[in-house]
Amino acid sequence: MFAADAPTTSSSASSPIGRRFHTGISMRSLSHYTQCEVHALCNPVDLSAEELARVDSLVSEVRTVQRGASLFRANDSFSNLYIVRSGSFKTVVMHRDGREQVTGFQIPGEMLGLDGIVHGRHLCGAMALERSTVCVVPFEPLEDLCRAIKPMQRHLHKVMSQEIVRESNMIMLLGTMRADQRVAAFLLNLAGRYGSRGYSDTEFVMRMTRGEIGSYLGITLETASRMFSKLQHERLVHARGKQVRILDSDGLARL
Amino acid sequence: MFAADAPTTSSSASSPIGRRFHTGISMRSLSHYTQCEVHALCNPVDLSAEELARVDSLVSEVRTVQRGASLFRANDSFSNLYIVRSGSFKTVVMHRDGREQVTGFQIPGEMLGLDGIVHGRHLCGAMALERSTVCVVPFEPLEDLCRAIKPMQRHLHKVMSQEIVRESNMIMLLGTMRADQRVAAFLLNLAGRYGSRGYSDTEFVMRMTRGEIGSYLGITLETASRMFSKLQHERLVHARGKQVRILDSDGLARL
DNA sequence: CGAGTGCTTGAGCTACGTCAACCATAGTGG
DNA sequence: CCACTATGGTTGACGTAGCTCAAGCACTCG
Repeated sequence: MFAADAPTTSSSASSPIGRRFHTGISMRSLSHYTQCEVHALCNPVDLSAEELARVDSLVSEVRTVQRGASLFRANDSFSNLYIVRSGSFKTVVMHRDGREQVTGFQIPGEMLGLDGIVHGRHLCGAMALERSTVCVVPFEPLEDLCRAIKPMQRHLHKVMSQEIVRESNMIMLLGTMRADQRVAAFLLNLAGRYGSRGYSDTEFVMRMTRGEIGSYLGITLETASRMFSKLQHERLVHARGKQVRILDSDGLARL
Repeated sequence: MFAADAPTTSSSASSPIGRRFHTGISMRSLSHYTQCEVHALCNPVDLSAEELARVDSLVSEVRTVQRGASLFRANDSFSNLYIVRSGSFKTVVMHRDGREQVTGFQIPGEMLGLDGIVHGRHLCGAMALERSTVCVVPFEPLEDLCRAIKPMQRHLHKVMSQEIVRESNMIMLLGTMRADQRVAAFLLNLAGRYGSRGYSDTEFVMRMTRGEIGSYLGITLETASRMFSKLQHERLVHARGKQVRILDSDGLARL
């Protein structure tokens, strides 16, 4: 079950980004207080102190977004990228008939807004699933920086390419997988992303509703719910509401 | 019907890239012979003659790929981007169980290989649907150029963002649309891309098989075939095998 | 001309959607 | 503290869009 298996940024750092416990349960202890900016944009690249400072100074603002509030909406003019510092988001696109589809969920360390670069307008909207904070990265200055610092340029390209890969995986999932496989892939993907960010990769809280999960996975909320029940009966996961524990990740992958 | 509505590159140039007639039928006359390289990479940006020359010199090679042959395969190491000069390609990803899914079709002027940037390996394979030629653009030199020439950098970012948008549209299609809507969207998308490249946007030859179309759209080849028949009965298109004429594009969009 | 490949169409099956009832939890106001 | 409502989740019964399997046709190509 490889679909949607890629975190949105290529920050494969082993040290965590956030300072908040996510589930409150079975967290690795976080030994260092770390500036978010440093990790999200720069961790993957090796920079001099002076270069690091320039990257740091790029982050113009840390913004707080209340639960249910939009960070940006479809058709808003584009000028910033955002990096989730705490909390979580969903991105949604609207069909002309009013139906909307969730196109992604973002957790700390992941990037938002890349879709806006082409036309200078955001094509999806981003809404906070809980009270969240983001680092605001103005795009033009970021481009300037990328012309000056080669590893930074490479990093930005990787982040964008990663997003392309994430979406291909999603296309694969939507094009070929059964409902139970989709839910299993979704859980493994979330687990992997939490894991690589220092949270537990076997137990976490899903901030999104069944409806949002279903929309994301191209199934109805009822089917999503049934699949959670099915996976539970098969002893692959333990799920009560939004709290999930993965019991047999190999089993999930084998579906 | 907005899904998959975006050409892969942001070349919104009104002048055509290729010099070959595509369908042989109802083509606009192509008044200028134009170097492919000039258009595909640079048309959208305003460059000095000297800058243009540097971009031109980037294209190290024009490669010919026979029908059914691979331009690159999944897991090949990544070093070049490619721009289709003539002919057409499909990109495919392989599921671990051996099933493959088509993730895109590329026609002249469109770019291939962006997925390879993240991990330095291609994640999808690219196969020619007919005898085709591509411009080979080595990525590292391209990055160098993008650090030197700001509009070029912006252009590369747009091309990548465009690909992200294209895939989001695909996700929307796969997540929310019925089979007939998918086929309609596919046809309108192809038509638009041919149109913006100077070919006819109402009549063209689909180089891919029903099986490939089905795979791309997340349906079986039988369903794809049935939907072509259905759209034909409804007088929205005229399709005989791979030759298609769009009779009522509004009707297709309204489905 | 025969073989291979792709396309179409039919018949039956099934995974998933739809509709609906019911339960759990959390926030709100008296 | 307890209704009271709103929101989200679960489960069942039933309908259907699209899948599977299968047969036959239409090309292209050696």
